[in-house]
Amino acid sequence: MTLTSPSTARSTYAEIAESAGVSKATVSRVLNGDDRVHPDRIASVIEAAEKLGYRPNRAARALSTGRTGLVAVVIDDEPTALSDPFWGVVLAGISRVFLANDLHSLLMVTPLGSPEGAIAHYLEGGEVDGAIFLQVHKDEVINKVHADGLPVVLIGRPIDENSEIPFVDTDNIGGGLQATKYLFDRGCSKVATLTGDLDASAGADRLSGYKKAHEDAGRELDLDLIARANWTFESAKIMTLRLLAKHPDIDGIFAANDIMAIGAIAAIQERGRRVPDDIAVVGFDDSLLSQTHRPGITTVRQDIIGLGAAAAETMIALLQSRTPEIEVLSTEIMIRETA
Amino acid sequence: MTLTSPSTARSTYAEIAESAGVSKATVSRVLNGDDRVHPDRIASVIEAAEKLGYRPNRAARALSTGRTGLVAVVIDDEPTALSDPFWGVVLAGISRVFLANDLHSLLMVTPLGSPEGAIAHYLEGGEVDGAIFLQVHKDEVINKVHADGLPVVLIGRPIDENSEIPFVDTDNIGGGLQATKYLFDRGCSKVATLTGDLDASAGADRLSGYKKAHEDAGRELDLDLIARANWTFESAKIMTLRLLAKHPDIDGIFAANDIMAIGAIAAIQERGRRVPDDIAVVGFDDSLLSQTHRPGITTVRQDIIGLGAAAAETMIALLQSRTPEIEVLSTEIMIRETA
DNA sequence: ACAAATAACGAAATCGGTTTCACGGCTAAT
DNA sequence: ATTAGCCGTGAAACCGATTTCGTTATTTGT
Repeated sequence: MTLTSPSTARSTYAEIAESAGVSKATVSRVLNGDDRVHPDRIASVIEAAEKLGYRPNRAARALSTGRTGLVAVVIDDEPTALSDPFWGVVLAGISRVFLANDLHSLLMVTPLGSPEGAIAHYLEGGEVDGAIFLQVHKDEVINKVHADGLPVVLIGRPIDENSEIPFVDTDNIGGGLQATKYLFDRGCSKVATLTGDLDASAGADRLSGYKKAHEDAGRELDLDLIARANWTFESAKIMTLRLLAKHPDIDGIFAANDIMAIGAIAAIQERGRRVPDDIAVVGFDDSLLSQTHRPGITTVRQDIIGLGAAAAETMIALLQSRTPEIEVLSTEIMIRETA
Repeated sequence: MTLTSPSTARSTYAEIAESAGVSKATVSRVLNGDDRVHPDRIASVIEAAEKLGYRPNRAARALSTGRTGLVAVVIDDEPTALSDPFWGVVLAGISRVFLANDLHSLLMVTPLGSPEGAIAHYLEGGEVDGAIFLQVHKDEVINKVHADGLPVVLIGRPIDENSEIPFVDTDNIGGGLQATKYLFDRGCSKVATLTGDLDASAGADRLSGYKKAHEDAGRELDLDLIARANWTFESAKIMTLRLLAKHPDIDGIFAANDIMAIGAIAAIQERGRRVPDDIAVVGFDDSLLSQTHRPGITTVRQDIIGLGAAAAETMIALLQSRTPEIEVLSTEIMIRETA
């Protein structure tokens, strides 16, 4: 199997050294910002480098330093995960920050189920300097990688409370609080919630926010108003129908994502009730759905680009041996028509 | 700035060579499948390599061969592009194929507007073996990279008809044909269409399919039924209201994507007409929206994972100096409730 | 004014593979 | 029985940047 390679001419340290009349060592010092070089030489080296249009050879540097400048971005390869527009935006956030820091993101879409397949490639392979994990349920893989000393950052709070792995996350508790409080402020007296998967921290946290809003407002929490759904339209619709049957006086619903909000609305309308007049509905995500749906869905917006950027920043901190701060990004409520 | 690196111990050719009692050169030959080595030695080298848990060092190989094993996947960094779930799935398709071929995708989300910024990084940098472009409008950048000899693959047919750059695409013409023909077969006598941006090949092609369906059916094409929208909910809704005002007898609409189908439905319902009883609507994309929307949207499904995979295969062909076949993937109609 | 410390810089080794080249041992051709 | 040719193999050069180590030149300290 013969492979072609691009034909672009590249210049090297050797050429710069010759052109500037110094040694390769000095070129390296100048180009890496080592200040123990005479100013005159610094100038001539930089001039020579620019004249020759020098571009560093990543492979050579990687071989020499042991660092590749690459960070793996790992997404669990399951059909549902990939079609979520969320990840694309996260990737953009990561990519922007990395590009500005001379790092690159190696995208790995891989089934995390099998510990061997995925891990072998980057950890034992040592092909990357670190790894950012998206869409996490399989802790084993991540813990193994982390234990092996590879810098790891998670997007989304890990379920395991005493995990030491740094992460970035949206303030889902704050978001749930915001949504529920908004419904209270709007005059709702009986607010139910449709939860997501409670094994995912996002699901659990949004519910915590809902609970906290009751606490803050001094309202009693009725566990019967907490309907466990699983992020999907169907589950939300079914649970809402059930809620309405048992509690006809519900006048507000906080759904833990926009799709479920739409499911809830479908159920409400099916029962001949009006949104928001009879029952107000708040979603979560500020997705395209929430914007295009009629009526427009009032929802909690999270800064997804910022989430990716924060993950990248955290990774950079790790690579520089700084202890990163755990970043939790705040949310914003987008008021549309359903509440 | 001090950087840490993973601590994992790695074995090298030198160690394998010593363990197997041969030279590094022979190790290289065996591990690269050069058959001019005595079978006995092949066996002992392989055994030694396995015993030592050998993993190749990508940087060293890249330095030596000039090939990095990395392919850039470039997405134009504009807010709308990123939130389209389409790209995430394409990326998955690419990633799967690459992973199986010992290649990696370097994700670059970057504004293609400025020719300098993005290009400098991979072409002049020579950091990648090739580039796959998504979401293309800026041909200049791509042409420059291509002209410089870097293998390039496009996802989506380039607007420039006589471009020589290999691409993969969904059969948008076929899809438009399929959708329109389905409406005809269903008994619609007056079918309008909402186009996307006609400067994008997907928009133009889906319209061509609509036209071709008329031709095939021997029906006269009424240009007045072609409403130029721009992929968005709002534009579709406005254009549909206009269509309905001028042509109250329209009984079918082919929207070039699902969001516009939803916009059309909103307009139709606002005018007190029913879907699909009065007017049938077909969308395009089989997006999550089309599945969760009520009524469920009949739509044209494209094989997005397959599109990514095809792009990856095409890139691999280029890297091996084979002339790739232009791949155009067929579509499938998903029948739901709106038609 | 002289030993000791410091600054500036180059030669050479190094990272881990790949590849060229030369050499000894055989086989085939003359 | 020579000569030419092919095999299998290892020594060494090479890819391009980094880094150690040592040398010379210049300060600093007393």
